[in-house]
This record gives sequence, C-alpha cells and structure tokens, in this order.
Amino acid sequence: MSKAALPGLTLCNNAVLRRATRKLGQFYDDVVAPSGLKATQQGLLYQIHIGDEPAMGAIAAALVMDLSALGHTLKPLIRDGYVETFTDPDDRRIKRVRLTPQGLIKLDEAMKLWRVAQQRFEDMVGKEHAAMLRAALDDIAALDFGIPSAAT
Amino acid sequence: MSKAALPGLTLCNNAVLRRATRKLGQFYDDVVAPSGLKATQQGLLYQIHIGDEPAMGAIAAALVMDLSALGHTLKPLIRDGYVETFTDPDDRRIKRVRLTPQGLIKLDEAMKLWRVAQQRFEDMVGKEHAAMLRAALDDIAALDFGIPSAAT
DNA sequence: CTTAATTAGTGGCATATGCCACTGTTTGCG
DNA sequence: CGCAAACAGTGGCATATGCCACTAATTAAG
Repeated sequence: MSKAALPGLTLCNNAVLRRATRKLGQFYDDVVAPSGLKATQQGLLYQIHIGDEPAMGAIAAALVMDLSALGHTLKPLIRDGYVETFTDPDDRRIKRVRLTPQGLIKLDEAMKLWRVAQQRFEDMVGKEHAAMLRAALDDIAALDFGIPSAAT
Repeated sequence: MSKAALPGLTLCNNAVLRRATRKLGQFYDDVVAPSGLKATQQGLLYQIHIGDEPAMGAIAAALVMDLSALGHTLKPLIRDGYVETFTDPDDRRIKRVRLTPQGLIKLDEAMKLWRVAQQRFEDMVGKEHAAMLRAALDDIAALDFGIPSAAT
C-alpha cells in the first residue's frame, strides 16, 4: 500500500517527467558525489569541455536552459576554480567559458564516476531501451511549441 | 548551426532527461501561467486533491520527492491560502494536508489550462507515444538502485 | 555619423529540490 | 514504567532554474 498509494498524476506528462528526473538525478548525484560535484555540474563542465570556448548563450541554447539560469549555475564552478570566463575580443558582448586546468582534472574524476552511474542505469533498463528513451527525450527538448510572440 | 552546434551530452541519460524536463516544464508553465500557478504547483495541488488529506510523507513518497523539499514547495501555496495543514489527531508526528476552498477553485482553474497543455503536447508527439513515454518514465521513478545502506 | 533596434549578459527575486542537524512523537523493550 | 530506537517534520544552507528589468556593445537605419 505504499507504491500505488496515491496514483493519479501518472497522467501528466510533465509531472511524470519531473518525477523521473528527481529519481534519476538523485542516483547520478549519489554516484558522482565523491568527486564533490553534482551531476548537473559534471554535465555542465562536460558541455563546456566539448565546446570550443563556447559563449554562454551557446551553452544555454545547447542545454535548453535560460541564459540567466546558466549564469547562476556557473557561479559556484567559477568560485571553486573549475571554470573561467573571458570576453570575446571580437564582440565584447559575448562572454566565453572554458575549464581551468583544475576543472579539467575534476571533470576527468567526475567522468569516471559518471560512467559507473551510466553503466549501472543502462544495465537496469537495457542499453537499447535507454537509447530509445534518450532519443524520445531529445525530441521533446527539440519540440517547437507555438511561437511565444515570434514572426512579428 | 544552431541546433546541433554543441552535441555530446546527448549520451547522458540524466542530462537528456533534465533537458527535456526544462523544455516541457517551460511549456506547461506557460500554458498554466494565467492561473497564477506554476505547473509544479498545479501538480502538487492535484496530488493533494486526489489524496484523502494525505500526510506529507505520503505525498513526498508519491512524488518521489524529498520530504523537506515538499515542505518548502508547500509554503507559497499555504501562504497564498490554497492549502492548509493540520496535525493528525491519532499521531501528532504526522501532518496532513488538504486544499482550502480557494485552493480547490484555483485547482479547477489550473486544470482547465493544464488540459490544454496536455492536449497540445499529445497532439504533437502522439497519444500513443506519450503514453509509452510516461510508462517508461514511471518505470524509472520506480527503479530500485542499490540499497543506500539498507539491510543492516 | 547619430540614433533606434537587437543581442548578450547581469542582478534581483521567487520557486524547485536536496541534504543535514535537530526537535517532538511513538513505539519497542526490558 | 522508563529509556533507546525509529519515525515525521522543520529550518538552515546550497544548488538548479526561470522571469524581468537593466546595462553594455553591435548592428541596422537614415
């Protein structure tokens, strides 16, 4: 009487998605924790790493994240010396981001742990299923819900 | 060169899940906004509504959410008079939650908007696909990753 | 070349979530 | 009964995310 105690919200796509995110987030967080990073931070460092000194806007777009939210999330990483920013000399509006040597080391450390989490998860749900699920989630992230106020 | 600008993290199940959650969350939030509620709040009110004056712990368990997190999330709803709590007379440790008349009215209002979002989303991804996705996400939320420190 | 419109970030404010330490209640034992 | 163990929440602190108003830098007009 604990599991199905309170059904119902299983119908809202958004609610179900959030719930799964909380659960999976806790798992990845737990596994990556020994590195001192949250799974979100590990992901952000990785995103920065694979980019070529990406501009904040580019990172935010890639993560489908609000620009200001990215700015906030970046702060603790800058504070801890894993990331640094610098103004693009060709366009001073743009601020680019890169890992510091320390950040790179920390990312390596976190990635080792991440692989464990990733592997464990895929062992549980199946590699195929995981890939299929990722594809579906990617599609959602790429959806184009009505234009907020575009095409003047 | 904007969409696939920064690939990569498309491999992390957790990152992809979070990204989709941000996107879908914004959509549901936008649609439900006219009610003055966030999609998360609408979902929480609904969860409380379908429960029989559920205890906080029961709600947290149903949402796979930390108990303290639930407490925090509940505050603005209590502040705005949509929800009220009371101690269970049979066990004073337990605090039960219920909607106020205002909360019920607000929920109705929000549900109307929610249906629009839900419908629009399902029209875009397909009712079948949405249901399948929800089932997959439910499974994730129900996964039992290793025992934290159980079975002494 | 000035000025208006657009672009890229910042800062403030608010909610969403978690973890941990701590308090009040119950329950289980001896 | 009296105390230790277990349970349910609270508060504080920190990150995750968003929206909005505002500033700085570019670009597009005229």
